[in-house]
Amino acid sequence: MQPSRQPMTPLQEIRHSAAHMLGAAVLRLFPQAQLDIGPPTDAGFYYDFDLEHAFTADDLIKIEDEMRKITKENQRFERKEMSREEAVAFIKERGQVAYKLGRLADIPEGEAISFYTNGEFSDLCAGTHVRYTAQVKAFKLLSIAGAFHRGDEKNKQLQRIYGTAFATKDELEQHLVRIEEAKKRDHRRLGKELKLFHIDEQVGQGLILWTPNGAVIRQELQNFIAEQLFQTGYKQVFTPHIGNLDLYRTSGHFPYYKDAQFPPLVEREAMEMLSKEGCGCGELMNRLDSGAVQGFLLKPMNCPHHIRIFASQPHSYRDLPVRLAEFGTVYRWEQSGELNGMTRVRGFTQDDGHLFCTEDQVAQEVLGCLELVKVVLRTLGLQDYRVRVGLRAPGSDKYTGSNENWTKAEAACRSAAATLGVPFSEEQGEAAFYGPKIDFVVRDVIGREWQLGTVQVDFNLPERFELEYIGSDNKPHRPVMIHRAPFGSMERFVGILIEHFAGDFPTWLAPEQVRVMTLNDDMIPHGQKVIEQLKAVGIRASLDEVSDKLGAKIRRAELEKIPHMLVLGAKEIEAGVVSVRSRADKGMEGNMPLADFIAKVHSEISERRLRVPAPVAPVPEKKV
RNA sequence: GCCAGCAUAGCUCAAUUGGCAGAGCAGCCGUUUUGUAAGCGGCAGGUUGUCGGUUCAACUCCGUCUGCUGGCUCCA
Repeated sequence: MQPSRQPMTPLQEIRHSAAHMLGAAVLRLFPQAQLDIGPPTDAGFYYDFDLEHAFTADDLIKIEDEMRKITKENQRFERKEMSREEAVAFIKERGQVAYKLGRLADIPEGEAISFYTNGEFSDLCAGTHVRYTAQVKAFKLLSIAGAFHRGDEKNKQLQRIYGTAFATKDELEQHLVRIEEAKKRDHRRLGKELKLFHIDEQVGQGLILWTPNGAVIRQELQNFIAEQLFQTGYKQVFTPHIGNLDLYRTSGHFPYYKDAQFPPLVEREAMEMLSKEGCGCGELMNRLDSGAVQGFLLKPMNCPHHIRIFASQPHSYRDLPVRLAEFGTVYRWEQSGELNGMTRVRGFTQDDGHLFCTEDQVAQEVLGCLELVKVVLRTLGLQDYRVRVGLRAPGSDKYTGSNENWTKAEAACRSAAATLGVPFSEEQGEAAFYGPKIDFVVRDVIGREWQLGTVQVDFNLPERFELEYIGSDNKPHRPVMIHRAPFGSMERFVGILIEHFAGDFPTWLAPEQVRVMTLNDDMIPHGQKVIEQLKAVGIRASLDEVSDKLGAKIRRAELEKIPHMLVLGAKEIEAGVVSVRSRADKGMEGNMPLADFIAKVHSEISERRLRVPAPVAPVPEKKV
């Protein structure tokens, strides 16, 4: 039987075969290991094992050596089909009952049951594989990780060994170089080197401190969005960081979103009363749940606040759509192991917006939102993305609202996505608790995917909050809400941007845009005048006043990835020009009057021009 | 939260089998006045993440907590 899935590509066959060879090597060294599964992945392969002994880095080397032997042994991969009964007997005979019997039971009746054998190793497997183990020669084991059986945290945690494999050693080598390059672009590393942000143990896990350089980038991005909002009819609002628990009972965040939130803040008087009663924590939680005790919540989303702004005034159909926007900071309780630099944090600011419109306006408004996301991604050169329509998971109880509303909202998302001109996939279980979403999933340099921009259609919150507008028939009607955030969150977006640009930001985003340096200290006053002129037109510039050689000043500016450098020496001052050295834009270089340089940089900034991101080059080694 | 690993000066890293904790860069002081990626010299910088244990002796061995890394689970 060919599996009903996609047939494997030659590369997948190599990786899948490497996984089997990994399984075989582990069994040779650790015969008591219980095998789970070993599939190929986008970037390599893995195999999951259940074993008392915890694998070490040394084990990885030994296992890899054993795999090389298997390559040399040039074993043939042979497929054998058998009946379910035979398969059960075969698995028992091989002593692999812990997981393989369960995996066997997953194969539906009527579908072929097959084993693949190479050398002494046999594995329940639909296939397919390469013919001989000698074809798998360019591989490397990379890491050991824990992984829950069947991906369910209630199950036992197995040990997963990750590896990668390619058709040729060259390709493998290139892949390993790419991994190294990716590490150099890591936003956590660059964030430290370029002083963009700081995470402080004393402040708390997952809480970003935007240092001055990073703050400039964020501010520029926010200015950019604010311009777009002004053009597209949004009104800016501000709301506080907390809200009454009742607000979230109405919205459904409490309890639907409870696990993702910081625990409630309980009023002081209520706390005192409860402690007098000797009420324990469990009882406190019960009373919070029931509403018997009042409190506040650190807001996990901005929508309830915006809804109350909308509800604070009567609306005519003539007012719609009402578009409210805010850079709203929200707080979510992420498990400690999920935190990661700026891309996964516990407090973050969404470039949030909520549209209140009539049902007839939904399609057009969603389109406008999608257009905004596209403008944002295009302006920043983030072109490697896919679109995902997130739907309900069937049979789940983590959603609020009627079936009818969900069906309408899902249809709206689907048809809007279809007009995008970009391929999109529909994925069940990816919806928000109040409605389906259209997500823009951007792929970063290492191939990891990040959900950034999002647009969500919501019939449910207007109902829960009993929102209305007066229609042309002079009767109350229920508006529809659209939630949208083109960046998603400022933290995650900037984190991705740091890696995308390798810290080498386009001039409009660069914390420092121009570094001025003089040949010797006598010329510093002249340099200061140049700085004044640059600042007068809003260009972020500084003067390197250290008594160093020019080479040292240039090196400093290069390491700080400053887009443009101006060198001032006797010749330049004499001729009334500046000597320009630019990181990416060679067209800018040469000697020119300061006014010309200013005009050029000014247009580069105001057009938000992208520069070709420079490849991450190693810093030249110091000559000894 | 779970599995595994890691934690030495502001940063990047050293320190033989347990035996006085060291270097480069950054910083400060001095010197140098410099032409497109590092001029030279000096000084200072540490209860080796935390708390506890083993030992004559702990950066080193054991345990604890905190944080980080790679994954799993979960998500903007």
